[in-house]
Amino acid sequence: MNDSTIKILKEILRKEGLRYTKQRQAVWDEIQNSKEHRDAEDIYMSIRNNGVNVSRATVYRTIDVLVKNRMVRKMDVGDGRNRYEPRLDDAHHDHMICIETGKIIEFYNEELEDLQEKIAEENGYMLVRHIHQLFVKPLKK
Amino acid sequence: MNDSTIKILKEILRKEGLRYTKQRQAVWDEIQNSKEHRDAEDIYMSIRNNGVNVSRATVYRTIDVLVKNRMVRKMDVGDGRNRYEPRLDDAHHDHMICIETGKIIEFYNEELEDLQEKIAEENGYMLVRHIHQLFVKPLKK
DNA sequence: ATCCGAATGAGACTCAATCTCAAAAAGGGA
DNA sequence: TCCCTTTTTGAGATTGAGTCTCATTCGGAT
Repeated sequence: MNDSTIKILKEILRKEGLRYTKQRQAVWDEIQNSKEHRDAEDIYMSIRNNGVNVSRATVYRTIDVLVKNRMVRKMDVGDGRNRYEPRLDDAHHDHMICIETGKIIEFYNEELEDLQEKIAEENGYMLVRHIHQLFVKPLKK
Repeated sequence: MNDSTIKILKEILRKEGLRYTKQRQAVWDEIQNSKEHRDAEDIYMSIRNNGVNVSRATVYRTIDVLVKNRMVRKMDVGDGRNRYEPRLDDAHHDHMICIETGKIIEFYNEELEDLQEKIAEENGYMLVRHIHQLFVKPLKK
């Protein structure tokens, strides 16, 4: 909803040869405004509740563009529904999911990142991306 | 198809209060005999081709029991179909997936395992399990 | 303001996985 | 071995996330 992110979106759409539409803006606003890990249906419903007419197809199509251009991160929590979160000047991080409460905790560990690259290289590969989720439960006090 | 794994399966079924059937044996045989990372449809078709009558429902139901009892590992490669591999006295490992060839490489790194436990604990949690996949591409020579 | 290709939306479709429930099979007891 | 009760099975229906279709609408360059 603020000027600078509107400019960023317009820039990306131009780069991709796509047009700027209110639906695309609405999808980006919706993801960007709440820093949660939300699923597509949730994003779709929120946009409609805000009074913007949009279809599921458009939500999914727009998310793909945003993911491709690194404005949104797509994450698989293992329950069949992908979650999305904004990644505007956001440092990389992985996720820890509490199996008792469902709470999602973000974490980042430099050593872990380096180790992954090292492992890929030792096998003759270059690391492109990774999926890393820790399923945890609270420590007994 | 060998005696010792038949005994193991029977033992697990008894523990779970389930009956021993040729379909359940066939699912376990099929997964256990090929050390590949296979999807449910593939396992289902192979069993039928071996002349054992089985349904998809039974394949999925049996896999659930095997996964729960740590005889089979379920892995999400990110393409919508889960893969399964036997884990009989199999040491834990993670996977590296080549985005150019689709090849799946197994790896294990002690340091990585320790680090994950440490990260969970630093956040007040205990590590239960994890998903870790590296998406890689071949290094240029 | 016009025009044309791109974007949208309603709903059909896909596909893995799950569910339903009548019929078949397991396995304990006599 | 033959019952008998309970579990398991299988064919096909169903679910649900995500994708596709295509007639209609819209963006934006001129």
